[in-house]
Amino acid sequence: MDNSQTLEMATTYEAREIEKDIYKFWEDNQCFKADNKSKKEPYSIVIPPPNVTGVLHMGHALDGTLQDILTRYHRMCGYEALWLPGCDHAGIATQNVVEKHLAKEGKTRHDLGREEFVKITWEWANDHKSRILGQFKSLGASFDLSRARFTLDEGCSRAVKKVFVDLYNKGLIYKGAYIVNWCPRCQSAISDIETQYENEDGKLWEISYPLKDEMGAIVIATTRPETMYGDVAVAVNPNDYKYKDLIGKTCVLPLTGREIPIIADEYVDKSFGTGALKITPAHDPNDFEVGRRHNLKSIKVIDEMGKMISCAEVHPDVQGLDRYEAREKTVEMLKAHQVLVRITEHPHAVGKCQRCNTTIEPLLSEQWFVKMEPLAKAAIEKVKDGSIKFVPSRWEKNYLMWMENIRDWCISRQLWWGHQIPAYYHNQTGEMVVAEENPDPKNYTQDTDVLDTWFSSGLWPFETMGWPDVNSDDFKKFYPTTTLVTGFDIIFFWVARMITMGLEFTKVPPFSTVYIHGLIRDENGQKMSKSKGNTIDPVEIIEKYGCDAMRFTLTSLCTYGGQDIKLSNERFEYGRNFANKIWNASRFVLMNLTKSAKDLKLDLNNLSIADKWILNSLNKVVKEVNDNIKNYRIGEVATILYDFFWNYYCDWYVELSKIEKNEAVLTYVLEQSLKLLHPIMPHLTEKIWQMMPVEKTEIALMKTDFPQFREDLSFENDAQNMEIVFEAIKSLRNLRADFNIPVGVKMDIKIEGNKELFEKITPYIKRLARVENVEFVSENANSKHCAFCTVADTKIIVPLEGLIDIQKEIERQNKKIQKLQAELNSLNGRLSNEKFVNSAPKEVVESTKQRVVEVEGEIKTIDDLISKLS
RNA sequence: GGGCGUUUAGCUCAGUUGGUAGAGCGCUUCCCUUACAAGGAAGAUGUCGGGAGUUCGAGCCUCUCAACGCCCACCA
Repeated sequence: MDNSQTLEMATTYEAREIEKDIYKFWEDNQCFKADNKSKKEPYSIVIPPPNVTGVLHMGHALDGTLQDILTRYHRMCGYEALWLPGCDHAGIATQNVVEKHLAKEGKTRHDLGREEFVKITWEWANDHKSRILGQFKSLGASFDLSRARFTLDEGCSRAVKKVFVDLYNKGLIYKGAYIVNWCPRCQSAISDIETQYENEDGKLWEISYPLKDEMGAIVIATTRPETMYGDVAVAVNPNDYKYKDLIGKTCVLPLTGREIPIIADEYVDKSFGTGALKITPAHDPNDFEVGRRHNLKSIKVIDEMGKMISCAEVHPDVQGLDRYEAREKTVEMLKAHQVLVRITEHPHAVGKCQRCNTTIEPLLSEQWFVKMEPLAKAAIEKVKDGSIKFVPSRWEKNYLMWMENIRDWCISRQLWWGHQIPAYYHNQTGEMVVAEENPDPKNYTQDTDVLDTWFSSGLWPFETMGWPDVNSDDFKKFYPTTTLVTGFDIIFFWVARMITMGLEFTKVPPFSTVYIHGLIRDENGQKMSKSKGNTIDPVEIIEKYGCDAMRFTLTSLCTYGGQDIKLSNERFEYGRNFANKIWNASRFVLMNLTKSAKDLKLDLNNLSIADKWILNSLNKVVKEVNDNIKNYRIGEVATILYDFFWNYYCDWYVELSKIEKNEAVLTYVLEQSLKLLHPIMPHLTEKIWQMMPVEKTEIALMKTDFPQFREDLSFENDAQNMEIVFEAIKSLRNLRADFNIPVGVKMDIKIEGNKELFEKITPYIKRLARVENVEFVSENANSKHCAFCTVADTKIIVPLEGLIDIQKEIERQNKKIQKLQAELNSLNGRLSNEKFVNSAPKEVVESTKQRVVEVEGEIKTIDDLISKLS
């Protein structure tokens, strides 16, 4: 890197200019490459693979930043750190995108045929793979691209086949006809968790089904009258006296005249609707169950397109109609036949397809399922026994509740894009073989369905490490992974499946910690989405504010509880301003250094109290930062570093260095700060470090050691004395502001009290509070026309002959006394309470007493001075 | 119907074993003091959602009420 520009640093931090070449520098020097032969302890993270056709959004930016912080931190702490990147083939999502594209040309996937469509989608995926990972690179992501994987690549496909076949052979995968959530638009089954329920203003239609061979009728209630053609019974509760006599009788379906029995089943709720329920096993999961219990057949009346089937059971006038048109038409006909008893408004939850928001049609269909209950056992156990820890822990409960009520997972999808199910059917006999390879391609045809995307994502932590080759170097070195970082929205979809599959196939948890962060929302707390137009584009933010600024802002907003983050553009000013501050402080230091790297060694025998104070503060910060990262309090880390760098280093130490500077300390603290900040703000810190004249044993800051607490840099006593300096300075500045004394006017002060200490610290006070002369005076010095402040046990007297308003100064001091008095009252209140003295910890009682003495002293000092003033 | 979360300064939010409250932005006053106006100095603002309880002491623990949000659940 070019060091010649040190003295030409711009006065404002131009993020784009500064950040642009750094990533390439790291890549060129293989800084992100993880070595599976290393002796170092491993630390590994697998990325939650973004959808291959997706675009980087703020959620990725947050998730990626956190993973990068953890990776960079552990790398600097001496671990062999691997952050493994990759993409998800995202079955439905990607297929939808490509089909939409085709639709623009007026084509459907069927026009192309499966083979051609898959080929096109592969091209599409390959084009986009580099785009999304490239966008992650613009975040500064220190992942190892040489290990980038794709859920549909050869290795993953091998893993998927093996897992499928194994589970099948163990009896944990089965095929059968069940009610599934069918998306008529995607033309596929989807799983229960891909179905999202939305409240809609529906209607409840009450329809009279006449009894056969006698007068009377039974009135049922339904929200979907079009399904009545598929009714095979009417069910009532066996304890419902209203219908007692009807059980076992037969009623007649209006419009079509088909006869169906009236049965009794506990499932029916007497109090809902009319208490009589029509049973349509082919189009309702509960009815399906009732049907099974009573050995009823199923009549499918709606097809996979969401249209009414042309069959004997469906009224000819609605055959071929869309399900909603059929609903209207059916209602119309029922009205005409005078069997529509009542229509009431009925808001209810309707299932929607997660991907396209189309209303789900529950449909009887032949699908593949994973039997989850046996698999869930270990997954529950390993979380309960702490082998897998959620941070924050409350998500554990959420996970366990879901796992303990797990239902079988429908894994087949009627799509073309994905892992084709490794089941083969004999062309003549139809005999089915489940195997990793087609036993005889001439005579066997592969199942046309593909697997749910989450099936392969569920194997992600080990399929990317070489599994099923358990002897591969990566698998041995980096599996199981250490931390998984993700949002709570995919705990069920992804985290739960990875744990389940990981335990089943590798016998160990795929990671030990699941770090769950909040979701990014807009400034009104709404989910960001392109359709709402409320998204904030990370790429634009990076352009405008800089990558490190964005990372810093996002990090600072990550609270320990993992609250959702409300974002607006302006919030990134926080990070930008901080980046600018770091830049300028560094600029100052670099401009003022006269010594060369060799001479910038810390000499602990040659330190002023200011040096000791900053080193002591830094040391404390180092400890806090390490502790907080280890405990996933990453937002806290940002706050601590911001506070230290700005309010300690810049506001005081750098200012003090203008009077008297210790270049070694100035440089040391800056370098350490850069290291501490590096995981959060990698570009800026790397750039500055490259320009610093410090001895470098590594090519990059990112490869150096992370700061650790040093016993020899603790200087608590000197640090406290320095705090007194700051207090004195603040008091004098305060006084200046209160009396409108211009900064240009130098003050003379008199000091009464601890002479030794104040002689030591006077030079600092003189400079930073713009004091000309300091005179030490004895007790009871004349203080007419003086303003004053008190610091510790010492009075600072400022003679302001003719300048001050005595009355105003008295008021000012009285205000201080009021504050002190309030505190004193509270302290005394506690101390006079016997119970407090007896039951509170000794230290607390002791420090309370001590504080009383201090406060009393201060009040007395001020009182004395007031009495002299008046 | 269950479960979870939130309610603290005008706004957005911190606040880890309970010891009378903090940040950023905004606001007021002053300052372009040669690192930084994306800056510096000083300042104002809070019965910590309501109520009750435990405790010497509660923003923090318990109970309860209220508002908002999220997740799960088969009410046709």
